[in-house]
Amino acid sequence: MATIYEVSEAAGVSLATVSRVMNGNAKVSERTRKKVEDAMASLGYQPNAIAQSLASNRTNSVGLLVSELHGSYFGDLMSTVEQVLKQNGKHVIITAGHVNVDREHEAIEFLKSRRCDALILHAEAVSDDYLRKLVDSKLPVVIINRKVDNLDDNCFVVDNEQGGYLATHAAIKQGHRNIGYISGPLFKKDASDRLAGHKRALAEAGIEFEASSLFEGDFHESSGQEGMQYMQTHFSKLTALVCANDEMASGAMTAAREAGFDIPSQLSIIGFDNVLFSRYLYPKLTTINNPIHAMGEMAAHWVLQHVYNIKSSMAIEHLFVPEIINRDTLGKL
Amino acid sequence: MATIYEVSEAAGVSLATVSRVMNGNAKVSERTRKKVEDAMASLGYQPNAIAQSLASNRTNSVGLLVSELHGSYFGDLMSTVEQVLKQNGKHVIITAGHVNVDREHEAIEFLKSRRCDALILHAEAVSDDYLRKLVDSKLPVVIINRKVDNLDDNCFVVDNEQGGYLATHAAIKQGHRNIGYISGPLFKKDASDRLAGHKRALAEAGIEFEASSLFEGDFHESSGQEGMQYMQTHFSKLTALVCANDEMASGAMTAAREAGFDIPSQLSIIGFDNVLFSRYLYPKLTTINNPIHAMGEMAAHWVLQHVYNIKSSMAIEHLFVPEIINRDTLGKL
DNA sequence: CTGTTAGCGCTTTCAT
DNA sequence: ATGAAAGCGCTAACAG
Repeated sequence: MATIYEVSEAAGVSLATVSRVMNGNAKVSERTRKKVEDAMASLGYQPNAIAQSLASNRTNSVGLLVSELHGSYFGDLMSTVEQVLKQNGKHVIITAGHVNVDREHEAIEFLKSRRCDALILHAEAVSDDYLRKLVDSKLPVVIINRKVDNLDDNCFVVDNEQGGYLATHAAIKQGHRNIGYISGPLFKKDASDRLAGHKRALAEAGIEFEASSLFEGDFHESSGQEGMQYMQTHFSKLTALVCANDEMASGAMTAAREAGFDIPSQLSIIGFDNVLFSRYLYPKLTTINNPIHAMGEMAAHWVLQHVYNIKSSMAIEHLFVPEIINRDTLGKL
Repeated sequence: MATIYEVSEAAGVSLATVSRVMNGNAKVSERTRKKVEDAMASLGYQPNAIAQSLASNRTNSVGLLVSELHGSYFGDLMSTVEQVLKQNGKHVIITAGHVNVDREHEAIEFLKSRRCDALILHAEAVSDDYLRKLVDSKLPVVIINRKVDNLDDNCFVVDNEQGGYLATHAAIKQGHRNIGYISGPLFKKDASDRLAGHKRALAEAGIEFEASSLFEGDFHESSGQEGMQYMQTHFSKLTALVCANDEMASGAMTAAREAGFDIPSQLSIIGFDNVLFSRYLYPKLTTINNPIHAMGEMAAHWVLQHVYNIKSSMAIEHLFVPEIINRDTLGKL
């Protein structure tokens, strides 16, 4: 691997000059630039990013923490962030936290040790205090899908309460009054917010919330199936089932079908997130759009503006509003 | 950010000693080790991975190139690779090539510039020659899902021809003889191999391959729909349709349903890959297992063994055999 | 416009 | 077992 030194020798200039043409900032005469470029080409020179980072204290890479490396939701997030950052010559270092305090902690330490210029975090397990300390440390941090007090400028969230409201409201508008609800793990803020929205829609329509109408799932497909089974024995009067995410909705659909329900004529189902596969389901799932794509884009632009001084026309918004995606699983009662 | 120098001062030892306790290789007396560790703890010292890499010429990170950052297939691959590598203290730098020569090229250059200790590539666009040169450059490289001549030791592939054979063979065993086929882009090796397997199964059963039974898709959902529409006008006698991946199978199912076919009583459909969502489809998709998980695991172990000298009990295999996953979309004729 | 010269934070001989 | 010192490849003042 050729070094900058060999290039400078081959071109008959100093190290500094080679560095200058690489970085294109300072003025270099056309002739010397040409000489250097030729030398680089003939040596197959490729800058050592590690050395550049150490010397410049800049890595041109931003760390991205997601909960999992698979799944539509995170796939969408990773994809979006990488795309806008790469367009601007920045690179993304992705790591997974697996919704586990220690592993999230470790992942963040890893990203810090790689001296990322900024961090984009979808952190579910670490504490608010930890995040506040992180931000205080002067490392630019943006937090996705989680609102942390006193960190409003760094947080990008979807209005989960409103999303939960929209889902149940849509069912009510179709005449449903006995509505089951499969929530996510309620210690998670997004899960409890969505449930709160569900309750608000119920209250607004004068429908009493019955404890037996709620099944607490874990956001995975299987708990959607379990939830549906639960409903049949504990809340069998339901005519509509709203699920706190699409995976659980899919599981519920399977279980419902196995139990002989036709969807939506005998049972309506509504999901949340609008992940890619929700439109492949049969019937196509009616769901709430979770603008993860928009949030990822926004997070990336925030970093571009705040860290790299790359201005874009995009105005920074922190709260994203969900909307209902009407497809085929919600029917009139 | 504290440096090793500050730690050495606080502990009253030399830089070298601090380095030794960090790396735990050379002998350090219990007392000095303790002093150093205390100093580290009280300073909140965190090694600078960039500097370590520059000095040691080792980054402890392996580069992973995938085609896309979203989708079940790549999600599975990224997840698996990251998991086994992280278990061994190595980190993964993920980047996307988008099935485009220039972008794959650029992505690989990026990984090289970050001085990854090894590369795991799911490269679809770059040439065989390019890959051979890469391997010749002494950078440890493993290639997933692509067989390159003279690089057998570095390639991990599934037997696509056999997979294609299995799918069609299964349909034939159920009595089907008019079998449509939606292929992937035929310039891709995996797509043409799968088609070859299809033809072999046909030939073995004495069924002539009709050109009109083939629709060349692009592996995306929409081309599955288009393929199904094509079949209705050009190969309407089909009773079974085999698709070269699950996304296209899903699209075909949607189109078939819209055209009024019941699956599988009126039309059987078989997919390929067995991605996660294939079991969420209704009816659940009969498909061919693509052992991407096993391949990712194997690739990671190869790196562990060859690059980091971490031996594992896992024997290195290069060819993976697919198998049929019987679910609900293939019916008897 | 170009060259000289310190480092960046750490590893790694080579001594002791 | 520990320390001194020479880099790793590059950037960034500072001169000129």
